Amino acid sequence: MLKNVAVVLLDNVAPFELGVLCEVFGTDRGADGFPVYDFSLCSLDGRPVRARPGFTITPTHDLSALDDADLVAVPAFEAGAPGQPRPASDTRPVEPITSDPQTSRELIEALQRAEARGAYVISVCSGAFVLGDAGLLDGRRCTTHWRYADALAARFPLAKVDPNVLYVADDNVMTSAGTAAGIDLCLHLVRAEHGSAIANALARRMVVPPHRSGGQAQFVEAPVPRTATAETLEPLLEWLVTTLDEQHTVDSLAARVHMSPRTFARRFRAEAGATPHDWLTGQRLLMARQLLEDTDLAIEGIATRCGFGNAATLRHHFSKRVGATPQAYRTTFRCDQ
DNA sequence: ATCATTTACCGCCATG
DNA sequence: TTCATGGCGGTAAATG
Repeated sequence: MLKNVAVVLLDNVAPFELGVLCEVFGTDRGADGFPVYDFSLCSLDGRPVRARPGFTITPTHDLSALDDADLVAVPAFEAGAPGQPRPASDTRPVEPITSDPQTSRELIEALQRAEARGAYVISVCSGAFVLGDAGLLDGRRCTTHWRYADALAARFPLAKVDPNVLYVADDNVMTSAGTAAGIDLCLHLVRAEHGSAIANALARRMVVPPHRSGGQAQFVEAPVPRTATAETLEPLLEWLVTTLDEQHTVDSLAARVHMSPRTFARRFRAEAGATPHDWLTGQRLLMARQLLEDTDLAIEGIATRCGFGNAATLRHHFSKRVGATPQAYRTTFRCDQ
């Protein structure tokens, strides 16, 4: 059970990324039925650190708090002197800093202990470099902000860096892309720990989209109208989520929007960030999770309602993407009213 | 778990 | 020339 959350604070911490962690895990919404966490902000020695824009943050703990944590989160730390914005004319590659003396031996060992005992260890943006310094990315799939992806791969050759996803969950080690993708990762975690209902409610509270899957591209190219009759697939997507129980094929969808299947598939990927079938499966699984939590429908019935031909197909995709069987998921998250 | 069949995906390339 | 299009075929994945 996720209860104790510790955030690592180093100098030059990026406030937005830190803020995401504070918002999700450090805000007490217990009065509204949300989970409440023991939340600690941990600097190396317990003394204040300077945030990237130059202001000072007073931590609540030192590194020793990491040893009690179920979740250790590392926000981003950016290069440059605090309070010195990077001039637009500076086109040199961005260098995240996380190496000595910031990433101390004590921090590295604390992260390793956390990972070893099965605690979640997550990073936002360039926080991935700290995880890398601790050796936690070796042999693992991971990601970071697209600007740092090359640098991360170069610095940690054993890490399998995927530069084009929002976040990656590899066992208990999770990494996310730039800034806002940290929200998606946190919601993913909340969803895994507490279920869809709470994750969706939290997303609503934070006024962000309830679910962006980790595999979604960091870039979703905006459809720039080149002709006067510019089309967007948005209406199609809206219609699709209301007809998930029906059978949809690339051909039928292409016909619906008057495109060739090839062009449709290409446009879909560019706009939605996933292939048509992948996207559909993702939406169907979201619906399945909801039904598993909210109803007592048999798995077979849920499969039918969500557009999976049969229960076997639902189980197949559910296990693969959610990491649990539908039945186990229901047992964990079905509200006992 | 395994298999045969269908479907989806994507690189390639010709077309307008 | 550049660009979106869309047909083709090999391969991967989904389906039942």
